[in-house]
Amino acid sequence: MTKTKTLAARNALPLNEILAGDCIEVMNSLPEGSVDLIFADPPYNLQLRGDLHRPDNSKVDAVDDAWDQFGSFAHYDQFTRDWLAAARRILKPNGAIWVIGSYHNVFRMGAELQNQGFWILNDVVWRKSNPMPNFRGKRLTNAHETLIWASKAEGAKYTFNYEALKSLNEGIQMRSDWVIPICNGGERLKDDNGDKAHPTQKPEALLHRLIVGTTNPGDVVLDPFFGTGTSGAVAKMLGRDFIGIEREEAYREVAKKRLSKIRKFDREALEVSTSKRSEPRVPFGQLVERGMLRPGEELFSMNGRHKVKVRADGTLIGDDVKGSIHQVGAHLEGAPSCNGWTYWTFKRDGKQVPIDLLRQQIRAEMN
Amino acid sequence: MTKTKTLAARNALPLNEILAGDCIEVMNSLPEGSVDLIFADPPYNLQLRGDLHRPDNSKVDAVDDAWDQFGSFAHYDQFTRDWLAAARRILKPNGAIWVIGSYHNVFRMGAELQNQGFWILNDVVWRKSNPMPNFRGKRLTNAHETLIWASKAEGAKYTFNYEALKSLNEGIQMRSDWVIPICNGGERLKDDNGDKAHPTQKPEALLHRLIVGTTNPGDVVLDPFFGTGTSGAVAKMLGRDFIGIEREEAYREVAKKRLSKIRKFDREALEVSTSKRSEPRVPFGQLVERGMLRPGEELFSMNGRHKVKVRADGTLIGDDVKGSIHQVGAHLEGAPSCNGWTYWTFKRDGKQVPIDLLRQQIRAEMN
DNA sequence: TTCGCAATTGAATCGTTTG
DNA sequence: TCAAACGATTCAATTGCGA
Repeated sequence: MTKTKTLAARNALPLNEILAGDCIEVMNSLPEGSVDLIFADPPYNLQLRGDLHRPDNSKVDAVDDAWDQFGSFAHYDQFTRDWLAAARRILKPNGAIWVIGSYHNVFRMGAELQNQGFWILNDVVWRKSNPMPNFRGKRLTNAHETLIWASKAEGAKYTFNYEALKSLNEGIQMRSDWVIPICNGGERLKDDNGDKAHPTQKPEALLHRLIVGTTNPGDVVLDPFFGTGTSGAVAKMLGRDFIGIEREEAYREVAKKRLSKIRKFDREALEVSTSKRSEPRVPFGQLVERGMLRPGEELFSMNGRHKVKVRADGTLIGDDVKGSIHQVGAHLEGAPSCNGWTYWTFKRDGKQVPIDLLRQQIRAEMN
Repeated sequence: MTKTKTLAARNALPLNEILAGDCIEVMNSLPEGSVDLIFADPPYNLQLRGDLHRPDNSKVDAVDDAWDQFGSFAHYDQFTRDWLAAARRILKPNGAIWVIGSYHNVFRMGAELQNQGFWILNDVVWRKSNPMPNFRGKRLTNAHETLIWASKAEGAKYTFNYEALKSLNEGIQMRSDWVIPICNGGERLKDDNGDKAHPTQKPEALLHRLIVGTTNPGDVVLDPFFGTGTSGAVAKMLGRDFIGIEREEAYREVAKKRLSKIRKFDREALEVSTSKRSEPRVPFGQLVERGMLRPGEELFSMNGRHKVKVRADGTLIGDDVKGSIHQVGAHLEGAPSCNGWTYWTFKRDGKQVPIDLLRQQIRAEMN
């Protein structure tokens, strides 16, 4: 594609607007090869069954909107094929796409990206620092979502601001797992009733990292499932142009109002999430999983008065007590609490070694 | 499936052996519905077309004139379909499967799992604490791999040792992102030249968590891509039976040697924390029958707001309601459900005592 | 005004046994 | 087979209220 053609296409683009309508139709009306980056957060097809209550009997506000309902995997696949094809057409040859999803839909999206010739560059895990727990204790806490970053084709050039991401990460190469809190507090948009304006608003910090890392100032970022416009808001702050497409009028209104308040380089709120760092918590169970202590191995209290055995799940078992290193220590000492890390020792080469030494080893590895 | 049939199937299984051959053929030779857990770490190099073939050794009819991306995916998909179908057949109705992969193949595996009727329970991110950096600085450091945990079908039961995993995580619900170092150091198996024996040996810590969390002692764990036998080694340590399938003789030899050195942990160490759900049910009426509570005695809600009387048949009666401890609690709180055991208290020596204490007494006597 | 505790909430495929 | 009854289960963060 020639430079002239690219510029012509860009001039025909409705920049920094929210377009109403079905994203496939709207994208098909835009000029081919005209967009630098597409960020897409499509419906996840959650397939929820009944209601879910928290242990305190309060009801979980589920994502049960009509836009997330699909009759079958076949229907969802057709939908995915169609919007991805439309997205690919309007992407510049050196453009790229980000999609986000959960295990309900992300495997189908990823496979279809590959089928259509997109070239996956990374999958990125958004690790939520404060996810919703699994209330019934039937599965693991769903603590992450997956993003896929892909170029338009194998061998295509793509924008990657390596140094910018490295500085965002305190001088260390940015990894494929990003720890970012979910969107709540003041950032979470509310409607007139004080309820959340959109059930799945994404945090600006996520978009910030992704736009800084994979676009340049002046680039065009298109979002076919605009919602409340997080991608547009962050693009605007960072001096990129945006195009939003959204079917629901209520969401468009919220996004419009939000965007009117955004100023370029107005991003104080974003700096917070990257700075804080504390000593990582190391569960005792990790020492067992990693083979530093064997299930069945004996631990001895620092004062030499007590002996217990380690179990495969990282609990201890003594003559009349079982539980965590802290619980068992407290029980044996008749104390209200006990720091198991400084209380227990194990034997190596005839010597008593505090288990805290093993925790320090793990922490050293983590840095 | 009847108990007898299950036992018969188990007896026909070659337990704790490494079977030579193509995993699809070997799996098809095993009895249907006989395995508790499958762990699969399949090859994902989409370019290695020669690695893939059908059970009957016929060549898949791919678009194979020139090297062609879609042809390669079609080929890989056929391979995935075949081995997953074979795996599904030998899985017990209440069995489960774990697969692991990277962005090259995991989306195709996940989609095919869903297509075959497996029901995804969680996707899990193995977050590597010491990944290989991206030397060229062209992408993000690939710092994780993805696992998928799925039951055989929607609604099927599956084994999940919630409390054990919670213990491993020092009392906090286990999340879907697991931070575990890559396999190196003494754990990494070397060949006679001192080179690594297998390119993608998985850490035992990963398998430890997964086997403790989703199987019980005595379960059968099958691995169709056994490699150097990490799954078998950890299964053996943890008192599970394993079945390994591996095509390459060199890997089988390494695994065999490795497994011969593994010893099972003490039985006591293999017992893990269990939830209340696994304890025997005690009807509330027993407390009355045994004279622990007298008919006519008053119970008070934990929050102190409600008072009811115990009747001789083990039901409660309040001002405008009667029924079981659970029904009355739920009604008085206007809640969808209520655990009466933790909701009601009685008075002894002027103190409020939870009725659950009496249940614990009865359960203690039962042991 | 500030501190502390209680209440609220978030993309969720979130039971099992008995009769 | 199906309905009814039993009864197990939450983490981090923010907001709001009362002292």
